Amino acid sequence: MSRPPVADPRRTLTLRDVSEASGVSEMTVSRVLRNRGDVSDTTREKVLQAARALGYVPNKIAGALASQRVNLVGVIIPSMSNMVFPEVMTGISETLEDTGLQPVMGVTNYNPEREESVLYEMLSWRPSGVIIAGLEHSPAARAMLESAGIPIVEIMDIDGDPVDSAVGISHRRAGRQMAETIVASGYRRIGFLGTKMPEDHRARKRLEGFREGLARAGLELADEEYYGGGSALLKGREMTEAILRRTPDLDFLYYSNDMIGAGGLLWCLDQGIDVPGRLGLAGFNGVELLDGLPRKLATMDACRREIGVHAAEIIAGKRPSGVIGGELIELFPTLQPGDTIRRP
Amino acid sequence: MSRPPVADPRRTLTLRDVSEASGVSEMTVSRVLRNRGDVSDTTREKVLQAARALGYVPNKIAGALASQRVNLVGVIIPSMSNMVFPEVMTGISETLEDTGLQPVMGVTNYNPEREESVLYEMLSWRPSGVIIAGLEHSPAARAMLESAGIPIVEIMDIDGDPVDSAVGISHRRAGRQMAETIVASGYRRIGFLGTKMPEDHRARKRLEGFREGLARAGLELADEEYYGGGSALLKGREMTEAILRRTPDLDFLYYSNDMIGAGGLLWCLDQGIDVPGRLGLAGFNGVELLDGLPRKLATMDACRREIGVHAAEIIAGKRPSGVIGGELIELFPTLQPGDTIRRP
DNA sequence: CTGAAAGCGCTAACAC
DNA sequence: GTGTTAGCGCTTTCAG
Repeated sequence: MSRPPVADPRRTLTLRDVSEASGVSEMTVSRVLRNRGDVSDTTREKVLQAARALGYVPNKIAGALASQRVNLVGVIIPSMSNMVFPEVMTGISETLEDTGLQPVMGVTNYNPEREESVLYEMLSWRPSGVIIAGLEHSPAARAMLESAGIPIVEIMDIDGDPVDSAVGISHRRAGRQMAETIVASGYRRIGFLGTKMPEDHRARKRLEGFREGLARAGLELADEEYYGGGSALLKGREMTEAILRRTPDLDFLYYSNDMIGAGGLLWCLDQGIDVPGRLGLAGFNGVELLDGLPRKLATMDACRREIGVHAAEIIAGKRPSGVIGGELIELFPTLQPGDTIRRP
Repeated sequence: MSRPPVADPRRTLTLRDVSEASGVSEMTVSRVLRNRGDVSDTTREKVLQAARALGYVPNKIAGALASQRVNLVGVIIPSMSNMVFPEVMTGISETLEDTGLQPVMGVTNYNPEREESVLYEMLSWRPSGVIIAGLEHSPAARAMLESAGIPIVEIMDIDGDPVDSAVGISHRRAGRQMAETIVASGYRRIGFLGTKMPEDHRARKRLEGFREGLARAGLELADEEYYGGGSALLKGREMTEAILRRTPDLDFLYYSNDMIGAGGLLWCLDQGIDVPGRLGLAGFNGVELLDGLPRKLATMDACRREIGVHAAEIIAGKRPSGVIGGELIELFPTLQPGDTIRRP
């Protein structure tokens, strides 16, 4: 099919248009636009000028099909709204910046079916790699990851069996460590406050580790409280009130995340409760928000940025180790006791 | 070039593989996989079974090139970490859900050069539409948007000259309205606290509107304070302390966003300052976080989710109006006086 | 209902 | 340094 004699104004420009406008072959135009191979300065200028004048934007679809190369990295995360993933994304973006690779984000809302479809959609664009949160996936999703033939990095968590590479912390260990610290500080009647999210495996593992840590000291959780959606800060208040009403003699509250922990802290201060003397508090994540609170909530930093950086390095093949694939990087969160755990 | 006699295990599967495995022509396989046209149930089953067994994932690159159709919508936003865009994204995702379109996000960090390159990169994948925050773009970016030949929706702001469609609020009006409310409540010595971000045009317009509103009452800002990066909550505290130290007789503080406003509120309460009697406070955005604070900060809801919904409707062609392109949708934020503005 | 042929816009590989 | 040729894996179109 030959082109119509008069250009269709709605058609997007092609290499051929630039070729015709500059009087240079399509192939050479392509070379100039990709900075590939040797092209004389005269030709290069002619081409660039024509491309700019026309406002040509290359068609990556055609380019990718021809070259079998796609400069995209799929990033699949459960949520955007909890302050943890934005920082991971920052680490990824920064690291990918000078590699020519580009992150493309998909959000699953902690829904395995959605994860499956987001992954399918992404793989159908044949990205150069996939970074995906968590080690738990549906069998179909896992099969896709295994047979994708590209680097896969599972992030956030290392307690499990990675498909390929993994970068994260041990949430089980983090929970245990927090329990040990709390027990060592003399607290004995300990309550847990968390989310009703069966699919948040990292929160689950932290709680498991926490229970384990208590058990080693011959303790167990004295009470538990869970919540669904809504403002985490507000929920933290409400849950704290509820659990203390039910079990007034609790002397420590362990929150599954900093936002509800912050809500709890604000509530306790409102009530004039002596923190950390009468009641100790701790959260998880190390979010920046805590810096502005009247008192510093004890927490553990989840190494979010660092996780993003390492994951991107693996995909971009710039790991100093030189290892290709199958890397497992464990990071070690630091416990920040803040002002809400009494010194032993 | 003919294929090698033995399949390369690293090669990803093609339609032809499914065709051979099922004994059905590539064309019919393609029809089945896209639910297009009439295919007998027997054939359909054979094909689906073969595709599942092989773990075939269609190659959208080839599909897009052949069909000249890409089910992607580019979404370009300045930041992920300020609680405003996640909600816009939620509105977009929900609305696009049943349209077959998929959002692809790019982040500019309020940097016009970065916006330009993110946009270029996106357009090179020939998306079905672009949703982009703000009405201010570099000349090159604007030229790209104008000649892209696809629906463009500029969001968040309507004070300016849209390329195509726009959905948002008038930040100038919002600022003016807040000023009027404050003045009507009897405050006279008013300070402003904001960000050092010359590229945050919406914050700038709010401030302009705010000044305008004050001017109408014969007032002007008594003092101003600006900050760079860091924890917004903490900065809110520090700035509040700084501005009140410098100008102790201020009776109202207007913050450019809720996070620094929340920090300011917490600081004032720590100090035992009478809010809103001695000092009134207000922020902007209507973030959910405020619900958990000891007192409710006055704010204005920026209609974030709604903006996302309408923008996506425009791209997906499901506007009830039936209008195609060039739509301008103004939303009207509601002022929530909370507990930090005294009743007149 | 199914199949064959002809590209989509670009780049790898090779000639000149 | 530059041009030519032959696809990349799919879908459109048209013929059966």
